[in-house]
Amino acid sequence: MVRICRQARTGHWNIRLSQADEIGKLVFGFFNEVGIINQLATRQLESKLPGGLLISHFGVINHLMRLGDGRTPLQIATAHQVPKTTMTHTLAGLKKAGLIEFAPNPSDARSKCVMLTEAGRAFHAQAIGAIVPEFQSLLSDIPAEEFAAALPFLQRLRAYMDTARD
Amino acid sequence: MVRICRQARTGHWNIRLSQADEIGKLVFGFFNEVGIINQLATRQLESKLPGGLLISHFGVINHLMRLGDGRTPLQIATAHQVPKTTMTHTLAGLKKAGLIEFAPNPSDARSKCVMLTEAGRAFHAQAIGAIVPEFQSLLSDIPAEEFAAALPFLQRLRAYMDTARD
DNA sequence: ACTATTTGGTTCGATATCGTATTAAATAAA
DNA sequence: TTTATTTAATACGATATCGAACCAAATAGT
Repeated sequence: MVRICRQARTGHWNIRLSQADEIGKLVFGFFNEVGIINQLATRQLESKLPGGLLISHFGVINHLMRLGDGRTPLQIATAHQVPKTTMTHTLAGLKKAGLIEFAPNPSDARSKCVMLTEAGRAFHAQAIGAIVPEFQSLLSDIPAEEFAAALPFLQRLRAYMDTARD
Repeated sequence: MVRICRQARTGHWNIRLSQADEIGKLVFGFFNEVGIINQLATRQLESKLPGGLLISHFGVINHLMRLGDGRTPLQIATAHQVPKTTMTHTLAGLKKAGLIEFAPNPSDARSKCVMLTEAGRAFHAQAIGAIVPEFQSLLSDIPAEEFAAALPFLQRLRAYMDTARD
């Protein structure tokens, strides 16, 4: 697909413009699809979340359920690739909703540990319960194998982009 | 991967819970990667955009460049899967930045046609010029073929999710 | 023709996101 | 030890997103 060709007159090696254009369209189209799928999935999920909470909230709760609570705000922020100031705000919302509590961080007085409350765990169960039927309906039309096949590339791409940002 | 099994006692066909759980994790992981890739790509692109404009702005300009201007706000909003009220706001920003103009819609007095200005086209060229090097660096680590291989599934998934939302 | 409903767009208010600047604790340097 | 730098978190302000309510034009129903 990537064709390098040599300009006869100058002797320089270049990507032919039309080819580069094609590739640009390809990568661009890829990220475009990713963006729209994300948009659609976000809306779909958010419409099922109890109590008018948003993906940002669910994301944090889900993170704490999967990896265990007691993490610091900064850890959660970097895991979700959002600025820490955004996480401060999201956590404030979760606290107000009674889904998390803060505990002092024994190893650093500046920091905190984010703890799930019982209501937080219940919220997670409820949200998962609401989402599972959506997944089942999705999987009845698009087989799980295809998701499994697509996943490794996304993981690799994510890992690359993650390290490449400076 | 999807294993349907029959309960000997009742005779009912069911997805075994552990399997369903695995599948949930799979689909969930998929959308999670999509979300983070989108996040990273957005940040990356946004940091390169001239004039402090955002993806939402670039998205509209790019849309008009690709498909031709003269589209209505609502058409653009649905194409981008955002509420029309969001598009009103985005278009106001673009107008204030001098990148678009509004023309009356000859076939509907309530509506408008969104037209690109010269500055709008220049902005697009400049943005593309800033993005292309990013793509090239990306493609030097992840070959274009892999993007090409991943794209069809994403397109199919998007199309499905698009029609399935009600 | 006349009313009812739908549709394109904006306004408004509530909340989210994020960059900049700030505070306080931790760590490094002297 | 004292000072300088880094680091965790927050405060604040500017802008984005989005739902509800609204208006006016278009279309449907009668």
